[in-house]
Amino acid sequence: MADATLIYNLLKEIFFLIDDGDRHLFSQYNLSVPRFYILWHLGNEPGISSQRLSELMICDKSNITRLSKGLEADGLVVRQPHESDGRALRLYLTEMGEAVREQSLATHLAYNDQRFSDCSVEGQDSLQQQLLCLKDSLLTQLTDFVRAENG
Amino acid sequence: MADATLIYNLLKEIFFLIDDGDRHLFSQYNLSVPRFYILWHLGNEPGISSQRLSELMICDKSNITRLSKGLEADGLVVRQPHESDGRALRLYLTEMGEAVREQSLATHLAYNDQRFSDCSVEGQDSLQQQLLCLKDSLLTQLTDFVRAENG
DNA sequence: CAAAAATAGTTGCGAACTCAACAGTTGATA
DNA sequence: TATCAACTGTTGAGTTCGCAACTATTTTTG
Repeated sequence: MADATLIYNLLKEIFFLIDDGDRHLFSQYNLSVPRFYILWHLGNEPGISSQRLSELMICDKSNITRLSKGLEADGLVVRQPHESDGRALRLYLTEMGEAVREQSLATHLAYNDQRFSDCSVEGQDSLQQQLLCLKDSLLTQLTDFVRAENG
Repeated sequence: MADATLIYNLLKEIFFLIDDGDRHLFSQYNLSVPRFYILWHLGNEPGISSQRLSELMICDKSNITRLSKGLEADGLVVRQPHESDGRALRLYLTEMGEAVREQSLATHLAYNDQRFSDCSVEGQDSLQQQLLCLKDSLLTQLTDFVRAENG
């Protein structure tokens, strides 16, 4: 391994820079970054549960409760009880939610293309593959850790 | 460019996974992730100012005010007035702060080596280089943007 | 079927974070 | 030198977040 700490620091700094850019970008739609993320996932999987959404967003479920309530209060999301499971919710976008998602997503797509274009000349595919490997590895370690804790 | 959105999502997910691991790791030292980060930077640049620290941590300076005050209250950091500049502070680690930094840093180093080892076989150097390119690019875009806003 | 365990979501609490507005110090300029 | 601009740090307000404890529903199992 080249230098784990260097790669660690690069990944963190890159995230903070990306997040900073996202925050400013989404502010024109009156969206925070996590609120955008929820709209994005709800468009991909309409009727998704809070539980599943918290896994996709790698955050605590209580966070989803509050974010989705806020989005519902703003008329972008509806929270319906699950047909057969009395514990669960189903989250959907409203018409307004879909409209906001579509606009902000288009802007974000263009922004990403522009933002990542400088280093695109070569080896972009290898970057992608290595990041994918890294993510899977971290995910496996996480689930192993949880398994080890619970049994 | 391969797929900007895919790379974007991978970077975000990887960060959340890394951050989640860090949080659990540092909890054994009664440290949060940002508090560890401050100890780390203070060890690298003793006497650093709040302003500079906020740039390194890519966050608002008000955040540094509160974090460093908390660390001072816990006896890990001292905040001294700058000798010649009446506006600025100089931040230093206390002896206890240095001890905590040393221990947590050693644990974190080992953790990083283990955590990133799965994908290390090949192309680790290219990953490093591409991340470096990406970080520099994002940093340049940020400063260009700030410059564009202010003049 | 009844008791126990797992699951989905909520709430209270405290930490971390941004943004805007502010005070005090320093530096530039006219 | 006097004024104005830039810079450093602080505070108030509001959002996001994890964790722990809780309720209410399944699901398991004895």
